[in-house]
Amino acid sequence: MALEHAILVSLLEQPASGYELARRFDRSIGRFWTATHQQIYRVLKRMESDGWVTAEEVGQDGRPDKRSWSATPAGQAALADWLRAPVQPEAVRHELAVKIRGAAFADRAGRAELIAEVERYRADHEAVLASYLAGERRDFPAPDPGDARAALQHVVLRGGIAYERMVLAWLDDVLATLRDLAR
Amino acid sequence: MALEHAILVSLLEQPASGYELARRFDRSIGRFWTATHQQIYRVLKRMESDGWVTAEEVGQDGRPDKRSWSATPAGQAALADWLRAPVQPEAVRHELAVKIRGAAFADRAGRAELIAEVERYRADHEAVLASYLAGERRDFPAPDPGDARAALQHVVLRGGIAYERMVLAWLDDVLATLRDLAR
DNA sequence: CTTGCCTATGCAACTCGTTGCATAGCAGGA
DNA sequence: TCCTGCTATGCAACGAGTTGCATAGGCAAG
Repeated sequence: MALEHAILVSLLEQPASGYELARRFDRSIGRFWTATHQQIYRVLKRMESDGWVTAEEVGQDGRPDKRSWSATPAGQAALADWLRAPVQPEAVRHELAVKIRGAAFADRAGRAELIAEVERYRADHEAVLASYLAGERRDFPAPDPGDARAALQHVVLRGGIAYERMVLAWLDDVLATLRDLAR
Repeated sequence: MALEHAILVSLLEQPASGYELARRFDRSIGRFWTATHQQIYRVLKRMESDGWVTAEEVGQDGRPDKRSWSATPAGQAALADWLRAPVQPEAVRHELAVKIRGAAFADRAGRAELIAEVERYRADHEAVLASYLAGERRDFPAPDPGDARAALQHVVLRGGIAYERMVLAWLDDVLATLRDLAR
C-alpha cells in the first residue's frame, strides 16, 4: 500500500502532527489520495516502529499538546525505493458511470431524478475547479525554474485542473444525453 | 457499497455466470468499477439471499456447468432506489501523483527511473485509448436515437475516451516537467 | 502424454479502510 | 451556564477487498 508513502511525501514537504496530516488529506493531498485520521494514526505508529518517522512532543498553550512527526533518513530511503517500483494499475470506482448505465433500467421519474443529481454533482466539480484555479494563482503566480518541489507540485495541480475540466465537459455531454432521452 | 448495483446493471444488460461477470469486470465494466471473481461470487450469494438475483443451472458440453444469474424485479427495484440516492464522493487514489510530488526528494538517478516509468505508464494509457476507440467504432458506428441503452453506454464510453485523452496530455506535461528538472 | 491454459466455482486468511465512540481542554456564542 | 465546535489522540468492531489456494474437466501444443 501507498498510504505510508503519501505520508512520507507530506512529512518531507513539511513535518506535521497526525491531526495536521489528516487535515492535509482532507484538503490538498486528499484530492489524489484520501485517508481518515484513524488510518493516519495507525499507519504512523507502524511507520514509527519501522523507523521511517520520528515524533517530537510539542507543547502548545491554549491547545492540547501534539506530536510532530518527521521522516527519518530510513523513511526517505523507503520512499526512494517505492518511487523506483512500477506504478500499480489504479482501482477505479466510478459510481456515476454505473448509475448512468443503470438509467437504462429506470423509468421517466427515476431518470429525471438522476438528471438533478448529475447537476448537483456538476456544481461540486465546478467548485473544486474554482478552488484549484484559486490555489494555482495563489501558490504559483510566477514559475521559478530553480524550484523543483514547486514545479512538481504545480504539475500535479495542473493534472487536477485538467481532470476537473474534462469531468465538467463530460457531465455536459451526459446531461445532454439524458435530456435527449427525456424528450 | 455499490458492487451489488454494478452487478445488477450488468445482469440487466445481459444475464451471466459469476465467471462471465468477472471477465466483464476485467474488461468493459472494470474500466470504471473493478472487482475480482472472489468478491463477485460472495456478493452474488448475498444478493441471492436478499432476493435480488436468481440462478439457473445451465449444463454445457465440453465445459463445466455454470449458474446463469439474472436480476429479479426486487433487484431492479433496489437498483432504482440506489439511482435516486446521492452520488458518493469518489475515494481517489492516484499513486502517480504521489510519486511525482515524491520526486522532489529523489536524486538524479531516481528521477530518471521515474521518467522511464511514466513513459511505460503512458504507453499503457495509449493502448487503453486505442481499445476504447476501436470499441466505439465497433459498437456505435451510427447513433440510433431510439436506443436508450446504447446511448447511455456510449456516453459512458465517451467519458472513458475523454479521460484517457486528458491523461495522455497531462503525462506529456509531466514528462516535460521532469525532463526540464533533469537538465 | 504431459504440461500448461481455459472454463467454472469456491474456502480461508489476511489486510485495508470505515464507523462509532471516548477523552480532554479551551474558545465563543446563546 | 450550557452547548457547540475545534484541536488532538486513540480504541474497538466491522465490512470491504485481496491473495493464496483447491477442485475439476476439457482442449491444444509440444
